[in-house]
Amino acid sequence: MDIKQALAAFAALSQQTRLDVFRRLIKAGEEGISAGELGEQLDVRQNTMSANLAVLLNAGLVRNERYGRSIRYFADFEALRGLLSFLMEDCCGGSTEKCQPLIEELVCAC
Amino acid sequence: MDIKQALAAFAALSQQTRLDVFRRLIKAGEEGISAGELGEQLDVRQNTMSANLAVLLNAGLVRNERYGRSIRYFADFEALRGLLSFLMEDCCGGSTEKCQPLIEELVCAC
DNA sequence: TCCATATTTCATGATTAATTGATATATAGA
DNA sequence: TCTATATATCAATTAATCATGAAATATGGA
Repeated sequence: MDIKQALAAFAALSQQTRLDVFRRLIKAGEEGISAGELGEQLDVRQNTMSANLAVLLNAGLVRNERYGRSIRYFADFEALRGLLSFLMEDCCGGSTEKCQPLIEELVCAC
Repeated sequence: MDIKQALAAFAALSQQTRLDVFRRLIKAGEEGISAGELGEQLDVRQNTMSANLAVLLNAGLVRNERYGRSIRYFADFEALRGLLSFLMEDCCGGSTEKCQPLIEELVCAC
């Protein structure tokens, strides 16, 4: 994770629809949610949703997979872990002995 | 932490200077860093830095305290913890038994 | 092959954010 | 009280982002 990626990730999460989408995908876990379902659930038009999903994809926060005619989206927990590590790097003067292992475990240990 | 606050926080972190500032403040811990020092360290003009610090303040990610003529800024670890909890809420279908305690411990256990 | 469904891509207008120069406020010390 | 230092505020310009209508692409089934 470099600063460019981190900035893209934070920018992606700084918009209502995209933050809603990402939180739903985190909740959905392995199952994921299709683009269409996300649009319905959040009452967002099809092309607007598509554009927002593209931003999340581009930021590396989600991945997708085609199933027939629909495309399912999934939160990328690995990326989220990387983002947190980047943010907390050298936390409190570099005494990462405590923080870093916690970050590694987090997101998503469930 | 509600969605408005979360959006403000992510927006604040989606700009290079502000992300740099926040990471430095996390590293600095209790000691904090003054506005002027931050401007020098990151080679950012005084009023630009001031505006960016105002954005971080407004997002609740940092707090400040006046010491004589200078004003020191500090990362608000509590706010960061709240942001992560918000993001990971209902992680993986609501099985937060594992995640939530980790989030609580994290940021900054050092 | 033709049609319907699911999704993405493109161009555009509208809103919002970022930086800057100039100025104002606040504190410390002579 | 005067001056220097540290920081914030204001107004204006430039730049980036967002939602939208229209059109394109991809898949599945009749």
